[in-house]
Amino acid sequence: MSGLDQTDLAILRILAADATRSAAEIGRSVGIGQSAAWRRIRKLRESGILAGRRVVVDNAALGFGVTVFLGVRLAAKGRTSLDEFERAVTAIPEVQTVQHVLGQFDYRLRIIARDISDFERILRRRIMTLPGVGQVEANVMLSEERLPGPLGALG
Amino acid sequence: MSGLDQTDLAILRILAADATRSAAEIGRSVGIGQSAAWRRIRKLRESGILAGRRVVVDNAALGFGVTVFLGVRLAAKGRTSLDEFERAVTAIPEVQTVQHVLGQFDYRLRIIARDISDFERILRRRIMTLPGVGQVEANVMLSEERLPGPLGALG
DNA sequence: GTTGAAACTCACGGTCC
DNA sequence: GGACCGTGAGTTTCAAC
Repeated sequence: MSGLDQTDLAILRILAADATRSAAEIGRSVGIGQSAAWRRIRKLRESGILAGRRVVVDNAALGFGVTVFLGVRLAAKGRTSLDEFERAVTAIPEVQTVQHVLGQFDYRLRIIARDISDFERILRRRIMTLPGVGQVEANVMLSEERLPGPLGALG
Repeated sequence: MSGLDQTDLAILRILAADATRSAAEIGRSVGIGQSAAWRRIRKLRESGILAGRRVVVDNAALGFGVTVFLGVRLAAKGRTSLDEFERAVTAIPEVQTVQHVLGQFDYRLRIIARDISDFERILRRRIMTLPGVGQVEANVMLSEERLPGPLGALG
């Protein structure tokens, strides 16, 4: 029970699609005034539902054209080995995301490389030398599509 | 060969962490004026490196506390079966990201659910009934950490 | 809950060094 | 490249309904 009405959901959908829209414009789209729209946006921010704004950086435009997803299974699991692995993996600059997961693997990593041979270097020198690394599985990304997600499932 | 200097990289790092910072504020942080900082930001936008602004929506605050990563292998692969699968999977509201990948799986999905039993419903009713689905592997996310990525690897 | 209007800040452009 | 200075637009707050 988040206490959100249809207007709040409509505002969230608009902002999720394009964060540059102004409060006045959003208000017009959902049928309320600029001030009312702004207050709702502030409330969404204060409630933690809107958890910040980020720019989208095009890694390919920066010369990093290869994205690889890596499933990592640790050889030995323990409290210390998880901490140790996380500390070491977050220090690798090519690692963009670290996800601690449950299932066949213990961690999922999103890795950015300039090209495939650059990725091989990262895998051999950086990843395979991490403390406690066991089985590793790689998937090279061809394309990615983001969808509205839960905002589409609500209302 | 992007023609970026240290100041551009510093601006990118600041914006990647928090897109609400103003040009004047950023300029102060990197040692240039408001107008110069703004001109650099516009250039980064025009060159495609800054590819948009997004709000971060906290799914847990919306009542969707479970995130699952799903590797999907298609039973039969062909141009039509890829198109057909993508069309069907993007229509599922709980699917937040669709990644076409190369490797053990053909697709990686990021799925948002209210809880584990909600995820089971999505898996049985929505995912397993998709056209051409073969092997499926799930990983439940415990925690996620985003890192600077390539911005940390440059300069 | 709403509107309307202040005051302030910012984005954006022009101009000159 | 850089700083400096306008202008119009957007944000944020406040008073009133």
